[in-house]
Amino acid sequence: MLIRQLQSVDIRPIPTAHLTTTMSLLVLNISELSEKIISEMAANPAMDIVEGHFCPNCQRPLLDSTHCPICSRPKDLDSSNPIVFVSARNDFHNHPLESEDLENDFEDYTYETEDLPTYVLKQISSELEIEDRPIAAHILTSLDEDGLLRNPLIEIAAFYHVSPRQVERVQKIIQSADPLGVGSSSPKQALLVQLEILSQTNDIPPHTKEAIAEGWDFLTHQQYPELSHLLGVTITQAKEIARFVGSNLNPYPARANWGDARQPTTPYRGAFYRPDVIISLLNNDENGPLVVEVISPIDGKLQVNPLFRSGIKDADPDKLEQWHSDLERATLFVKCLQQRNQAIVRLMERIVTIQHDFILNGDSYLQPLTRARLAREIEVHESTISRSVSGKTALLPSGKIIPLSKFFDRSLQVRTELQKIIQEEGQPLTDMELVDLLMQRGYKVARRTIAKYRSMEGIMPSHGRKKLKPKKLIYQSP
DNA sequence: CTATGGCACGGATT
DNA sequence: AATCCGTGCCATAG
Repeated sequence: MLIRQLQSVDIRPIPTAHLTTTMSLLVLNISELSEKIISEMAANPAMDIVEGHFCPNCQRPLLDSTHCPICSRPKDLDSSNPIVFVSARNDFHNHPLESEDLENDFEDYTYETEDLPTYVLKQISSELEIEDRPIAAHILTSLDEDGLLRNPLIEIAAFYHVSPRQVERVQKIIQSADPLGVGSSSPKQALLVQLEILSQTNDIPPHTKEAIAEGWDFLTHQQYPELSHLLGVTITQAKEIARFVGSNLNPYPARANWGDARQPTTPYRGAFYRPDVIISLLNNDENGPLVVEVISPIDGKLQVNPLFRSGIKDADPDKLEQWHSDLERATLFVKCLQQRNQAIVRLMERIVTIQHDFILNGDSYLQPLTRARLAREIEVHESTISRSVSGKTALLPSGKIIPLSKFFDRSLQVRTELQKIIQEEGQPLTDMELVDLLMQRGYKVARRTIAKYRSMEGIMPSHGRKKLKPKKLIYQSP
């Protein structure tokens, strides 16, 4: 229902790429594919969805016939063989996996499983006047991947022929919704909103608001002397403010629960909040096999409508040509979809086997892996891998949603090692010293690179780290 | 003078 | 062919 609403006012045009080969479906992530299928269904009468059914045993929704891949698994569990299959589980928080513990966890990140706009809209819908709804929907669908609104309010106001004042009011309502500060026009504004709310229940360092509002540049550049001067407080106090902001506020609301603060340079591709694949542990058993579900955007199996196919011989001669092309198109589309799913399944089988430890134990266990190597191993073209990976996300057993590209991150190991060293450092270490320490641990990196990694991880330079608790700072220099 | 960040180059990856 | 990433050089902040 709400999704409908959003779609009806979404101003972002759906890219009208022509369906030529299977590749054009492979690049799409789950949200995009979902839209694609909907529009294809609407345009082509030969398309048909047969309802999936549920496994009588575990209630898992199934696409392909009778046998649930989990229930029908061999009794002797082999943890090195993941179970990979296409699943229709769109609303998987309603179908918690095997254990009850997991169910609780699911509560926490339910909102990650639907797209951000929908999640926010649900919260605020009761506060909205009817006439505000299109505006709210417009704002929410225009958010960038950080959860910020880059379009000027004026434009939106002009678009709907309302006063900027009114748009602003809607924005305020949105900002107070759960990823606090979502829909703000800038990181700065997001912080101010969060601060405002936080100050109602917590003590905050004095002058924090002024620091953000007026000393923004100083704050983001860690120019504490200047900041302290501006606010008329001591340098220590200025640092305290920075620390407070860094560890309690989040300039990019949408990144709240992401596995990684950085966003790969993927253009906005719809919702990042719905994973394309879900990786979980069977029965939550750490030694059990991994269950990998490649999510299908529809809860049924797409097919060519058999009635249409058989009815074609009785077709009105005028329309025969049209019917034929519909039929052909539908057949192609179904085939493409199958190939897409199959490609991702094969890819995931391999990835999950290689990165098993990473999935269970975290960043430092990531194996070096390139798309090229994977392409050789499963004997597909490199570009197939690229397309399958790009713009897609996976939900890990830990509850984090990561981009699939993280499985191919070349420097993640070093960066986590770096983090560890800095966490445990007594005195702040300079980049040069860090180079040596990493060298001892078998990582060869240049001094300059350390600096890059630090800023990626949001770690301050050595002088900025003095005696401050090494908490992850979120903002980066602009 | 030392540590760090910016710019840009070249090789690797996609 | 386009993009990403590590690195060297140099300016500048501390």
